[in-house]
Amino acid sequence: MDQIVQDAISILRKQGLRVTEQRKLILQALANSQSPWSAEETHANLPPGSCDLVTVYRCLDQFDKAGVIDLGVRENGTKVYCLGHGLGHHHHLTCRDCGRTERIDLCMGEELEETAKSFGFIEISHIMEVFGRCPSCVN
Amino acid sequence: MDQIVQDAISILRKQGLRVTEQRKLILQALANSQSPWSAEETHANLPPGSCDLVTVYRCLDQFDKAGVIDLGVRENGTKVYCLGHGLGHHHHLTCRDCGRTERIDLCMGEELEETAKSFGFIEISHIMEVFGRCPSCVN
DNA sequence: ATGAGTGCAAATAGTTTGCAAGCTG
DNA sequence: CAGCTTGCAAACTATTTGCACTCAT
Repeated sequence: MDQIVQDAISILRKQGLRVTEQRKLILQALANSQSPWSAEETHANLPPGSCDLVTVYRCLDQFDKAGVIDLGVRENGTKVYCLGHGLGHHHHLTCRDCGRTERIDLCMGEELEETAKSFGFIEISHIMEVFGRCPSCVN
Repeated sequence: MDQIVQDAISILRKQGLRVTEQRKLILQALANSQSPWSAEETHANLPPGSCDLVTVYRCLDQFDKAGVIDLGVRENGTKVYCLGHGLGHHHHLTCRDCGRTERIDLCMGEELEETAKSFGFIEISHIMEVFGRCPSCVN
């Protein structure tokens, strides 16, 4: 099991959430992924029959609330999640055609937080996704 | 009819798209809005019986592709659209609880474009949405 | 007049909810 | 052993598609 999965698990425990076989599998699947995955994609990458799709939805939602995974959205509105790759907060560049993704380290989180606070808002979060057509799909 | 709607209409014409009564109404509704609207919300703000919801979906999609409106996404994945308020590209800060929105002028579009191009990607677009809880909802 | 655009009905995709049974702490 | 968690079925929401008819150009 990856270190990052271990870390995620202890955070869950600290928050009083229970650690089940399914949750470990889901976290490990995300840890193996090269790109953010939707609930369906995560489910497809779990050992067959090991966990119901509904459970994946519920767990991803809780993991997000617990702060152990990051939430993103595709251009079509599908929610996607990723375990920080052990590299903290970041964003992705996704190919519209083939779905290939690249990490992007640009982020204006701090400026956003400041601006939002100047409006009196609290509990700030943000979603940023970049889309384009990758070299292999340009043909 | 607002100037910004007139402008949008001529862009549509230039692209060979047809200008129908429904399209004018949809554009005017968005021009009146203070915040980005989903297809359902846009439809709800049209004169009763003037346009089918399906048509709203189709038009918003085309307007986005034609570049006359901007696409955003809510935290739950719902797509929202806005007519630039005559002020060009910008983003929004949305209250999770009451839906209130504020304009945010921060944007790193150019840096994103550059980074994406360095990966060989073209036709870059991005979605950025900021969420929080507004002062009135903090109680 | 011709093909883009529309309305209506029906299909989809993604996600959420209810409830009884199972497992973790 | 209490109650968080899961699985299964069913409901839901947002969005898309098929098709015949209408209207802008």
